[in-house]
Order: sequence, then structure tokens, then C-alpha cells
Amino acid sequence: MTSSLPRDMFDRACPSRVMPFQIGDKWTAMVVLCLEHGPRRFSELRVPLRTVTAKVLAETLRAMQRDGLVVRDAYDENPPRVEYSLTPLGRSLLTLIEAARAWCAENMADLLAARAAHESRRDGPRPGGG
Amino acid sequence: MTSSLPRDMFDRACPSRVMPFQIGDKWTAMVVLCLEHGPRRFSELRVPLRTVTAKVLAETLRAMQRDGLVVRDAYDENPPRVEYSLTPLGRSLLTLIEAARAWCAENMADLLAARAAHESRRDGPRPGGG
DNA sequence: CGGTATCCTGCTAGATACTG
DNA sequence: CAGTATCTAGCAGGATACCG
Repeated sequence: MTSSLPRDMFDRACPSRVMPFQIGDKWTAMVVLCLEHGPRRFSELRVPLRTVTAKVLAETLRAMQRDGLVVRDAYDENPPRVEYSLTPLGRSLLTLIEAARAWCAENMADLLAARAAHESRRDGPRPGGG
Repeated sequence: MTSSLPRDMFDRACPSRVMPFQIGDKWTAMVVLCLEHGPRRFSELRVPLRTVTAKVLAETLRAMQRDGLVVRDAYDENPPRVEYSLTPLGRSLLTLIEAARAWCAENMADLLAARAAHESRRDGPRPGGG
């Protein structure tokens, strides 16, 4: 297990920014999902999270360490190796993420429909002309 | 029912910004909670949400209308009266908010403890001196 | 009362270059 | 590989003034 993470992991998972909620910072929930099945290296995380810069990912991981959501293990090898993994506390967020996904599965279509209806009202209502 | 909203509604509810997740924009979840038991007027919402400016509250409510989470009803009276209420879609967010609260009840203490431990490590580790 | 318009600022996050 | 340092741009959100 813990085979390498798919590049399109979050292309499928979230029509991302339309979700009406967010766990922690922008990337926190996705990091949790990436670590769900075992420890991952820094550059391994950058594969599915491919639009995140090293700086921002490092900041995200530091914040998550501070909050006790992940632990960082550095091995004194060459080339250097660092692994991040979920703590029990971080793992507990998975239930919340599951709830969020369930909400999406049930209600996202309605939200998107409402948004589309709003758009068409804005662009071309024309009650008698179209 | 729908008596006026308490000023300290969110002082108690959330040690706000420490929650490791957020529903929608900064104020969305709180607006949903405010509307849980019935329609509310604009200025009524500003009581518990007292640090939000009119501009930002108006923007939040417009975004929520766009997404079909709330409806806006304007009555042609003097003085003017406008009421906001939850749609079924908006109401469906309550289950998610409940899940978030449950997580907090169970895990917030751990998160805060981790953060405090991190702080003391940063300020004065002094392994042999204190 | 229920907003809008305008200006301004702080913070987030991107690009780029560099280090152990 | 796994980051850090520095600079900068964009935008959310605050203050203030004004409108129907």
C-alpha cells in the first residue's frame, strides 16, 4: 500500500473551490487526504497538490505540526528524506471531511444549479425578448 | 420563537478562528446559525455578528443568495424592511455545522494543547534550565 | 432602515533565487 | 531532496461617506 499519489487526485475529488466550506487553510484538507493511507514525503505531496508552491506547502505543514495534526520525521540520509504523517488528531479530521463530501454528493448539484440560474438572470433575463 | 439574537452568540459558540475549518466565507456559517430559527432582518444579523461591516455582510448575503442558500424578501413599507431566510439548501448546511461542532467538542482541547506545547517549546525550551 | 460607492490597508500566496 | 529568503501582486475586508 501507500503507492504513489495520483496527479489528478483533486481534479476529481473537488470541483475544488465551489465547495461551500473549507477545512483549515486552503490546502489542509487535501494534505490530510494525501496522508490518509500512510506517511508521505514532501515532494510526494507536491504531485497531487501540483498548483501549490513549496513555500505555501511548507507553511501549511508547519501550521499542521503546530496544531498537532501531523508529525514530521527527518531521516539523516543522503539524499535527505523527510516524511509527514497524520497524528490521531489529524486523522480525526477525516470524519469531518467525509461529512463534507457527503454534503457535496447530496447538494452540490442544487448549489450549482442555483448559481447557474443566478448567472442567466444576470446575463440575459429579457422576460419578453428571449 | 425567533426572539432577538444575543450579542454574545458567537463569543460562546466558537473560540472562533481556532476552528480548523470554515463553512463558505468567513461569516457564512454564522449567518446560517443566525437564520436557523426563522427569518432575520439585516440589522438584526449585525447584532451577534458585531464585528462585521455592512459592506462585508451585504457581500456575504449576496453570495449566499447566488448559491441558493438564503432568500431575500423586501417589503415595501416605511421604514423599509428586508428579511433573509434559509432555503432548504441553506438549511442542509446545519448538519455540516453540527458535525463541525461535534469535532470541536471532542478534539479542540487536544488541538489547543498541541498549540500551547508548541508555543512553550518556541519560547523557552531550556531542557536543563527550567 | 438597508444598503452602495470609494478609498485604503494588511495579509495570503505566487515567482524567483538560493542553501544544507 | 527539502526546504528558506525576498520581493511583489491581488484581493478580502475595514473605514468612511453617501443614497433611496
